[in-house]
Amino acid sequence: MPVVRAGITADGLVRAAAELADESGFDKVTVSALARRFGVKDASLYSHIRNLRDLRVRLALLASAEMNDAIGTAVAGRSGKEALVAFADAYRDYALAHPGRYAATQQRIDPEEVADTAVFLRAVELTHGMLRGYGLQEPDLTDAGRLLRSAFHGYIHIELSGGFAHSRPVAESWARSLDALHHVLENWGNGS
Amino acid sequence: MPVVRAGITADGLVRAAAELADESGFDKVTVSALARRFGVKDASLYSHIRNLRDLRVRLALLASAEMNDAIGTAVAGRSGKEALVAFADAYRDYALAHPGRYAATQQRIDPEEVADTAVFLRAVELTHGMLRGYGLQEPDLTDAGRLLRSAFHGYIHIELSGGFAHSRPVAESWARSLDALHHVLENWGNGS
DNA sequence: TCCCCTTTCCTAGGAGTCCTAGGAAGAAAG
DNA sequence: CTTTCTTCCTAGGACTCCTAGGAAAGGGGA
Repeated sequence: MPVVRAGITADGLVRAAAELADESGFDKVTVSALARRFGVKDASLYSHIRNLRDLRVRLALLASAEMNDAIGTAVAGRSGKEALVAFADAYRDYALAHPGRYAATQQRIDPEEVADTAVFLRAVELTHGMLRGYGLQEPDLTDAGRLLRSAFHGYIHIELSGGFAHSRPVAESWARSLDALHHVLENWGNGS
Repeated sequence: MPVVRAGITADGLVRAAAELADESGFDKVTVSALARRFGVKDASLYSHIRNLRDLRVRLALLASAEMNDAIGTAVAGRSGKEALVAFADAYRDYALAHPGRYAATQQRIDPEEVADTAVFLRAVELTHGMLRGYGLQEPDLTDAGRLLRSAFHGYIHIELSGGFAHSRPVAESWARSLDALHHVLENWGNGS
């Protein structure tokens, strides 16, 4: 029978893993499932990736880069509340459109493994760029950044896991929360 | 040889699973690992639990109940900012002390499976009780509640996964974030 | 053109996981 | 003591990750 190479590359595997993650969930990203998708035995993939962990880290980096791009585009040319809302909406829209990829970005990864990757630095840069418009100084910058990251991530994480059971539309609470966060950033220094 | 019953009960399994989760991580809570811990074959556990999913749901309910108790005790007799801080600190302290149990509480569970359990209702009650002091009406109550849950959960989730790399002490950012959230709650109605 | 060498994919197999089926022995009830 | 219920067992299937070692495709050089 016609034995043909499947033409697998590491990048191709990661892209396929990303699709698989969004379709079936991040925890369904498995070596066997990926091999099935390429019509190949699972042992064959180990020429391209070191192991499952390696694959998932690559997936996280891919997703983070995509997310950075989406956020970077959204905030370009905006400042103040416009930038905050653009940032937040780009963040949420990406996560809702790509739940599996988003889950990949928040898996526990050895900090040293990504601490000084371009992707990580750009994420920090984007956040600080957006906050700069509010005139915050350290350590307020770090504190406010942490609160924002927490609120964004927590909101999406709960939303994706079906935790917002109330009938109130999730998007409206989101918009209202962004108003509140904007207010917080404007008054970060003043009074309690 | 002396064949002795291991004296396993469903509750005992769940408690052991909780310890295992806090020691080794929620994803290490496995039927085999639990069986090993009891010196028993894994097939033997299926007399007490339906399957792994069942075990994890029970673990989530245990952890949620414990957390509710901790929060309930903390907010008792307090109101306003005192209640907010007591609630938040109890939440965070529990999660940091019991990371595996906490992870169990935020796994994806079929909403119908817990929607009207006493545990779930009490959690809602505690949150709304704490917010009532700020004089919020629906839908602000829901919106503010969602923002708070998001911020708390997001903060702890990122902290537990080592996501706060900056040298600024995490506890100080937390305290500062609570100040900000209190401010947000006090001014929820007024202006943007 | 022919041969070799690198890469890609294979088979084989070990170890670990979840879970079911059916059996034996302890514990409790009659 | 006998019967019944419960607990734990062995056996085994299906799926997972991963390693070792082999075969064949495709490209480079003589």
